[in-house]
Amino acid sequence: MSDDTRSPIDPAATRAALLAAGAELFAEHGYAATRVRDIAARAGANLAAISYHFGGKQELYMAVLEHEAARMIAQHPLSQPDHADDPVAQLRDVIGGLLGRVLADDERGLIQRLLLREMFSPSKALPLLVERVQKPQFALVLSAVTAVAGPHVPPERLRLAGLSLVAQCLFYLSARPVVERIVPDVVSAGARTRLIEHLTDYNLAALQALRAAHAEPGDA
Amino acid sequence: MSDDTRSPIDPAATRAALLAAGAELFAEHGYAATRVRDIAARAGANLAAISYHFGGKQELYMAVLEHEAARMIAQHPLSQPDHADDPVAQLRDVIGGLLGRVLADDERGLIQRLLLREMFSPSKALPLLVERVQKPQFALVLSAVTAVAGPHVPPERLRLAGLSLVAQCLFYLSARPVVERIVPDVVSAGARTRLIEHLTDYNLAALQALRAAHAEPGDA
DNA sequence: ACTAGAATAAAACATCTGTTTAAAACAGGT
DNA sequence: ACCTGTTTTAAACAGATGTTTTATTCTAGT
Repeated sequence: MSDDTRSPIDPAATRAALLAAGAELFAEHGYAATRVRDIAARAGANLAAISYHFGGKQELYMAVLEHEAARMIAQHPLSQPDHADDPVAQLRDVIGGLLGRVLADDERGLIQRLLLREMFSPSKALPLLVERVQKPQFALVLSAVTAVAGPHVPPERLRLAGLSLVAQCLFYLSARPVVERIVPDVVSAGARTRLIEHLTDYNLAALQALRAAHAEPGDA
Repeated sequence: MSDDTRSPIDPAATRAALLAAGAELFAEHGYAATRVRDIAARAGANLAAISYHFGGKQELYMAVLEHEAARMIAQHPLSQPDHADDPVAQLRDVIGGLLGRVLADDERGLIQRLLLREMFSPSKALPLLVERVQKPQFALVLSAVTAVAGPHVPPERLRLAGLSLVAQCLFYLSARPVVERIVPDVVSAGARTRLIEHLTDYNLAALQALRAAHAEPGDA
């Protein structure tokens, strides 16, 4: 992984390698269980490079979070989809996108894993992450939910529905080892499609019921 | 917390105090970030007591997991509810029970927190916890889901629906700090009822739709 | 080519942390 | 009262870990 063969002296490259290695190890083991020696080793850098470039482990961790958040924003702009006319497709896209990010084994899942760890053991970086990553993500979810459930549902219910939707997607990130033990063959690559299908159907039905329950008298 | 004033020598009491203190600290900070000195201090015991009574930090951790799992099983038998005739009430009870355990600030939430940490950073204790805690819990959820959705829905769909339900309840455990930042006043004590209501309505609708989609030709 | 500053490498350092040791305090049996 | 095994205590230990230091290597400017 990362750059292992940086022949000439290139400060930017070591910095980047440290950020990448740190992201992977912090995401995998958490902050406390990650050793700076392992980060340096994986980055192909010297132990002192962490203190030199970032100041220390804590600062590297913060830099990793900021960097991963920024990269995710850059690579996945979370722009409003073009399905303004097809709420169902919009919902499916949101679910697929969320689940894709969450279940991705590559670097896309990194920020999600880091975020989940932050959720559970919040550091002072949590506010930043929420503001930069979670709020925009949730806004997108909320817009899809609103598109399906209709504008007559109270905002409070829409928010709760959005949380329910996010919960189901994120669940497979944190609970994957357990899910695999309880219900085999749900998160496997082959079952991915069925999972998205289920989540879409399940929440579509719930949202349509919500729409029906709050329909204006003169609605279709 | 725990026993702080154990005047005479009472091995069982120190053992219990260490288990209690360990449960709280492991649940709050995770295994790696918890120091045995802190556990001993909170338990009002000597540092060496951990090695003496359990063998070491790792063994104490395992003992904590086993103890908390056993206690939860003892205190919340998860017996089949008596609402065999009222599927909706059964669903509401399951949700309320799950959410109550998850959002409880007292010791009831301990095992859930420990479990969630295990989910995310599995140790060799995970299989035991899944077998003793998660599988029975999920069986109960599944029975409620089946009661509502009807027997004609394929088992695969029922399992996925059960996972969706569990996901929504557990979500508020791991994501609480974030949820509070994104959507204020959702997990507060006052909003607890509305949350249960939403989860019941939302999933009831989804499950009834599932039932309708798989209804036998001659069904009502 | 030389110098100055930046970056890297290896070692040393100080601290933290889980564990162990050895002695003391205690309880129960004789 | 004395002995024996158990439990508690304080201290010491050994290893790990984040950080710092010191020297070396590299790059760029002159």
